[in-house]
Amino acid sequence: MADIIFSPAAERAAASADPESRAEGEPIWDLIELLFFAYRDFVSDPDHVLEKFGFGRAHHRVLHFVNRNPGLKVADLLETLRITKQSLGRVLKQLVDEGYVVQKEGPDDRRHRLLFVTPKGEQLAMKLAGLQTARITRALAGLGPNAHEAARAFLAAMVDDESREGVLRFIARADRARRPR
Amino acid sequence: MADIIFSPAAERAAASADPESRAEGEPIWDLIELLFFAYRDFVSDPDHVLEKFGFGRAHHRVLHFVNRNPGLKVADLLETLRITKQSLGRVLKQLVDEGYVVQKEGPDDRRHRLLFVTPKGEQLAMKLAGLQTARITRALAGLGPNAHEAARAFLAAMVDDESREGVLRFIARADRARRPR
DNA sequence: AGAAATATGTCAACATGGCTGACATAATTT
DNA sequence: AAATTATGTCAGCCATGTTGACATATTTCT
Repeated sequence: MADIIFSPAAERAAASADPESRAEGEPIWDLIELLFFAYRDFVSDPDHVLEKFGFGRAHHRVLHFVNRNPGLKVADLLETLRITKQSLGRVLKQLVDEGYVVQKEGPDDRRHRLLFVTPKGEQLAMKLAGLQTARITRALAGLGPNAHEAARAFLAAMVDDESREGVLRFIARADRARRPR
Repeated sequence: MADIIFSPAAERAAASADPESRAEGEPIWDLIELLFFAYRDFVSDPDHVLEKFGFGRAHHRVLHFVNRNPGLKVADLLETLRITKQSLGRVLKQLVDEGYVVQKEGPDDRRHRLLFVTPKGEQLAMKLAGLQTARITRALAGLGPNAHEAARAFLAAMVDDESREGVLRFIARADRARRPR
């Protein structure tokens, strides 16, 4: 890094664009901060829509995972979201009362309450997913052909080792569950 | 993707790994969900440490950006975090009272309160950044040689168009600010 | 010089969404 | 019959976001 730099663009690039330039033990500032900024904007699109419905992020997460995995058990949802049943109960009750989610008795074990979105619930869930998809599509459009795979590989690798397997299984299982609608 | 698949791993991959298999208008479920799970785990490492100090995520964010950009003005920090001055005030006051951050009068404009981390503050900020860096390093280690650049490009593209320029400038500027220590 | 604008801080009140602890009910398993 | 499991609910606490109003010091504008 003893190069003499002339253009502002080159200076900017040199400051952070080359990961090899990072000193041993120096934090990876660019990805740490980009994760913060990217996530901040990623969740902001749904937030604006949810506000009009009187819902918050917590409702979005519940609606999303129920939509993606129809028949999900309450216990599984709790584990996925890593929140307590009291926290879930608060938002789930609202979603049920307002007709976005229904609960059915489990066919094998009648203690289970299987969760399903109503048509109204699916509509909202898909609208929110559409907003996030639009952002992702815009992002990928400006990148190379392998950008989707690269992003998926990076994000999957960022998940806890103990959770990764389950997360990937969840995604794959949900794809199968939703496909034949 | 008409291949006949035998192994469970390949089957799993086929369920969601090929973006070309996504129907037109179908949400990009994998990245939507991986962003959720990756971010959830990404912030959990610092959370555990912060708890011992009686701090939360809000303190972390403030400490992080002050550490990264010594002499930051309060107004700039507010814009970066996109929170109100009242929300910032609450956590900033604690960080100042407990000796992690100091405020100095601006040399040119004495209304400004320039923010700096103390040695104690820097130590904590670097510890937290180290945890996040360890996770990122582990993630990148299992991927190809361009994984860092690919991740950066994707995350930067996910940021709002209006914010992206500023975010990248912030990262580059902060790198310069911290380099000659 | 005086007025207006700016940067920051602070008080009070409220909303969201986490948490713990305690307890209730119904169904299943032992 | 007893123990365990799945779920729900009440009450209260905490962290962190919000709005609105107002105070102070400083700078800028006229």
